[in-house]
Formats: sequence, structure tokens, C-alpha cells
Amino acid sequence: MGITERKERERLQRREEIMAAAERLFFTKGIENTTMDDVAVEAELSKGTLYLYFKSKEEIHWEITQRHMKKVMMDMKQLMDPSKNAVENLLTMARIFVDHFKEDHAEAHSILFFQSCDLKTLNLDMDQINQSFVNDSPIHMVTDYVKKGVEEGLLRDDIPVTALSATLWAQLLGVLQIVTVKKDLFELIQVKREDIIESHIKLVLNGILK
Amino acid sequence: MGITERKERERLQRREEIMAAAERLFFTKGIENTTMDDVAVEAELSKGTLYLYFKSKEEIHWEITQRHMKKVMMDMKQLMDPSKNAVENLLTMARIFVDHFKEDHAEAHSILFFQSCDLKTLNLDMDQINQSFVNDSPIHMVTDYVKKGVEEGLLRDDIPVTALSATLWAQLLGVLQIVTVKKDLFELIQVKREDIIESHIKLVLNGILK
DNA sequence: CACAAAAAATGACCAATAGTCATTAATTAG
DNA sequence: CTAATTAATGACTATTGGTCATTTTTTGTG
Repeated sequence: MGITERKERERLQRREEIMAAAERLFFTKGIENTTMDDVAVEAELSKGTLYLYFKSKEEIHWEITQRHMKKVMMDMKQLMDPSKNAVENLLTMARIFVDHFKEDHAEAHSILFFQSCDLKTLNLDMDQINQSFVNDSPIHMVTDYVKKGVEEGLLRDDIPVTALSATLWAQLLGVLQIVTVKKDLFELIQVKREDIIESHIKLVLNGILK
Repeated sequence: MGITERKERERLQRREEIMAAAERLFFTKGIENTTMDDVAVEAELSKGTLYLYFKSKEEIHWEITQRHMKKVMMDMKQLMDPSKNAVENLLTMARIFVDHFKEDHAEAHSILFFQSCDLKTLNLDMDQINQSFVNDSPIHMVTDYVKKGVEEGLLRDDIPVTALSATLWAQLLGVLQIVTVKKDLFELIQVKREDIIESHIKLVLNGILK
């Protein structure tokens, strides 16, 4: 009986439509300024229907950002080059992440929102979030290459691999966060967002090498 | 005529009382979970009165965090030691900033909220915010000591002083931000907040030295 | 096809809450 | 003491995330 399968497909399709509608609004008007009524109109559905497919506004947002993060990770996996050393690969990962945020500012804000806000206050399933942090975070790829780097004798070994990896990840995420949100303020003191990112990579690279 | 002065004093006093009441609630219940009605009850005033002293809920929050930032800067100024070199003083500044966030988590969240959220969406006077970033941010102290460090021949000079200073500041703020908000998530992978902060300082120190 | 049962969609409604404003109370000046 | 100015009040409004009884559509069956 193919009806069950078709219904499942249709259900996923609806979810996609809603997410697409929400994304258009989030990225033009901003998330805070987009109401669920707006999303309903844009998706050509009633508000009640939205809640048949998503638990809350934040869940829509969360799903959108998860898709973006998965895309970033795909890009990373694709561009890792076994013929290069660990440090070069780590640099590539950083570049990919940074580039992903250069192109589309609204998207960066969207992802960074979840990276930086207190998730517990949102109506989200924390188990699912923890799950996705453990499974879908680039942090594991970082760890893999840091480990390699230490084994290759390229990286300092006075900090445990897991701590070092978490630090690198927190640093990059943190700098991007601050620099994206505070862009205008840094320009007040004549420093460009891109300069800070470049300096950051230089400093950290210098800092992790043996 | 002393009445005008007394009234001004009383006005400031009321502002302080409201801020104190708000702070108590913000730090016990969280900012998002504190309503203006709550603040009114805690301050033993009517809600309308709050709006005679503050433009919005966010303005109260903003003023509270400004006071904390000023305190941090005072501490920094006090503990700068001219007999030590620039790098040691920069480290001291970082320690003070980090320590300030160790003691009181709610306070850290409160300050970091403003460091990391998109301020334009809040009902705040952007001129005032820009003003305070330019005048009251530790970033200028960092710049002073970075300049000294370069002059002393201790710090690398291949990155312009302003960019390097902004980077150091963005890094520390960013790492604290991520690590504070994502504390639980990092613990899932067995890395402690404090470890990340320590590694961060080690890495960056290693990265800025000539 | 007809018709009942199940599933999907609807939108009026609810609750929470930031912010307002006409009214009242307190203070000051003459 | 009285009028005028200033401060305080809290009922009210507007916005919006989320709900649920009702209606519409789809499915399975004789």
C-alpha cells in the first residue's frame, strides 16, 4: 500500500514548503520581525497548520539552520585532502566555514543565533539539540585533524586533543559571532570584519604549531 | 535653589532602585522570564512609573550591563602595573575579564547578551551604544598595551596594531560567549569551560609573541 | 458510487506581556 | 490656602505565539 509512503512524502514536502517560506521572510525581515501569521501567509497555509508540522517558531528556525550546518559539513568533507597535512586541512575547514558566512549575512546571523543564544529558554527538544551537537557538529572533524596533526608532529601536544579542538572551534565560532554582530562597531574604530578574521587565523595558526 | 538639585538626586536614586530591583530578578529568573510587571512589583512602583525612568525593558538591561562593564574597566586600570611588560599586563587584563565572568554566571550572560545580540533590533539609542563602545570599551586599553608590546619588541608587528587589538578582544569576548552559552554542550564531549578558556589564552599568547 | 471514518486544514480564540495614557496624588510656588 | 506643576498610577491597548473546536478533504469499504 503506497498511500502511507505518499502521505509521508507529502508531509515532508509541506515541511520543506513551510521552511522555504519562513527562510525567505527570516532573511528579508529578520527573524524577530517575522510573525507566524506572516509565515502562514507566505506559505499559503493557515497558522494552525504550521503547528501541525512544527512545534514552534523556533523549531522552524532551528531546522533551517541545521540544514545549513549540514551543508557546511558536506563542503568540508568534500574538500578535505588526504595528500595534504593536518594543518593545511584544518585551515581549509576554517576557510570553508568563514566563506560560508561571507556570502550571506542573514544566514550567518541565523546560524550564529543558535550558536550563541541560550537554547534552554527556547521551546526546543534539548535531547535533539544535544544529539545534533554531538553528531552533526564540525567539532568532530576538527578533533580528527588535530589528532592527526599531533601525530604528524606538527601541532603542540601540551594541551589534550579534545580540549585543543574544542578551543579552536569555540574561537572560530566566537570570533565570527562577535565580528558579524558587531560589524558596525568595529568599523567605528576603523577595523574591518575581514581583517579580524584574517588576523585571528594567523594568530591561532601561529599558536598551535609546535 | 536646591530643589532642582534634590529632585535630580531623587530621580537618579529612583533609577538606581529600579535597576537594583530589575537586576535581582534578571539574575534569579533570567531576563527573558522577567516581565515588566515583575520589575514593578519588586521595585514597589507601578509599571507606568518604570517607563518614566526608562524607555524600555532593554534600556534597563543595557544600563545594568554598562555599569558592570565600567566596573571591569576600573578593575583593569587599577591592576595595570607599569613595572611589568606589556604582555604581562595584557594577560592581567584577560584574567580580570575572565574572572569577572567566573563568579557570577547570570551576570556573564547578561553582559554577553549585549555583546552578541543584534543591537539594532532593540529599542535602544544606537548613538549612545556607539558612543559607549568607542569610549567605554576595554578595547582601547588593549590597543594601548599592544602598542607598547610592539614597541618593546615583544609582540609580532606584521599585523597593524588596531587590527591585532580588535582581534584579541573579539577572540576573548567570542570564546567567553560561546563557552558560557554552550557550557553544557561542551561538557557532553568532556571538555570543561575553564579548559577552553585556559587553552585559548595559551594559544593566543603563543600566537602574538614575536 | 455512497457514505462513514480518518486525516488534514482552518481561523477564531486565548494568554502573555511590552508599552501607553487619561486620571489621580503629591509637591512646589506665590 | 490655592493654583500649577510634577510624579505616580493601573486599566487599557496592541502584538503575537500558540491552541482547539469545527470544517474540509481524503481514504477505505460495501
